[in-house]
Amino acid sequence: MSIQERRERERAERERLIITAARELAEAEGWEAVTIRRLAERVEYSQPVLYSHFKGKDAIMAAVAVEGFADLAAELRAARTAATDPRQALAVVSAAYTAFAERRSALYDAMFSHVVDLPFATPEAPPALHAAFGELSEAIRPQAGDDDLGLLTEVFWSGLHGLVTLMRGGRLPRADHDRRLALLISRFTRGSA
Amino acid sequence: MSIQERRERERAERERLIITAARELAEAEGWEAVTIRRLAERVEYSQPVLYSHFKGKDAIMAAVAVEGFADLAAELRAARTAATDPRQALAVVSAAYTAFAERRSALYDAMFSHVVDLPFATPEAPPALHAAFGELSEAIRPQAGDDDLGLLTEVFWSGLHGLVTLMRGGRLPRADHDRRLALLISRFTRGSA
DNA sequence: CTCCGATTGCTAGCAGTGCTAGGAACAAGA
DNA sequence: TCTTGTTCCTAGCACTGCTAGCAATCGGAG
Repeated sequence: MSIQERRERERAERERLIITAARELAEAEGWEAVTIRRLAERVEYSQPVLYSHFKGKDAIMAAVAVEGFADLAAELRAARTAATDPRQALAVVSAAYTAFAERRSALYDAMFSHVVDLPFATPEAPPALHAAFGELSEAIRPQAGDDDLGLLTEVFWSGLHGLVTLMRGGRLPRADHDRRLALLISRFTRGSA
Repeated sequence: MSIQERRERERAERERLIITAARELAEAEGWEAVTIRRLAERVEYSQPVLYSHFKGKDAIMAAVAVEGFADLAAELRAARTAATDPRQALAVVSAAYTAFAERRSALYDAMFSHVVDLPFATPEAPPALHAAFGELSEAIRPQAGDDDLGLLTEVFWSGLHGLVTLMRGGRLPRADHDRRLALLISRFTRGSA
């Protein structure tokens, strides 16, 4: 029993090593620089070993993404619980979201732009994803009024996502980001609170 | 003179042929299926010929994108001018935008997700891009109130872009799209008009 | 302590990618 | 007719994701 347990533990460790290496490499040089060969070299194993852990490169990105959801949820939660009134809570949570997307852009891409074979708007989605979504929901709940909260969260989330992706893609000038964010929030807080 | 003119004309024709082939192939099988080899085979020239027209694959995608902006601007304009009142105009323009992104998803990706070396929020941006942005601006102008129109357009555009990209990436359930769109519009029309 | 069998991880390779160097063939002007 | 310049192709480089098949290692049985 103990031997097999040790092997499984080592295997799990190595899996984490791969995921961490992928994330670090992606954050340093972007996802196009993350190749199986470079990852294998980095964790000091041959390429086929990586394929015994993950079905392919997409699966590695998905694993990195799942880690990212936990990070995002934590940062959103910290922002929300530090706020005093609901209006400010929405502002700081939104700021935390866009800051996360900017600061950890490769991670954000893995979560929201690249991988597709990850369940999202279903109960099978990773718990961390539900947690992050829940933080957004709580932040915007006071502004819901008669609107469906889940739907409103999705729409506001879309707004944040659109802002950061268009800005990061060079479609929107970076300078006006704060003004745009404030404008988005003002349109979602009118006539409530 | 005439010989050189003929050559330039033929060259321009061939360039259009390449762009069209790239767009058709992308719309049929997605951009990852568009390779220089397949394009070369399709236009019945060798690969280096394509490189004499475009610096690389990204440049081909950029050319396809520029074509796409013209199409999008035309569809938005048709929707806006067909509307009767401002409130409905914003609704039909928004619907036209998301329908375009859905129906011509590969083209939309080239325009808003992939290429970066294309100027956007500057005067050097392609005229068709300004035209499309202007249509959105006109549609939302009646809802601007005291807000800066350009900034508001960018924010509303971000909302639309977020909705379609998250939905197309499987992050939002397709079924509720119309309700989400209506909700977005309602948040941008309160207290005006 | 020895030997067998299964697991592990390697080398080598396939088919494909974007892109380019070099030369052949053709067309235009002297 | 010969030279010059352009056009375009063949062949190849360095790389990608991924896999087949073999060598070595290690755990358990006798």
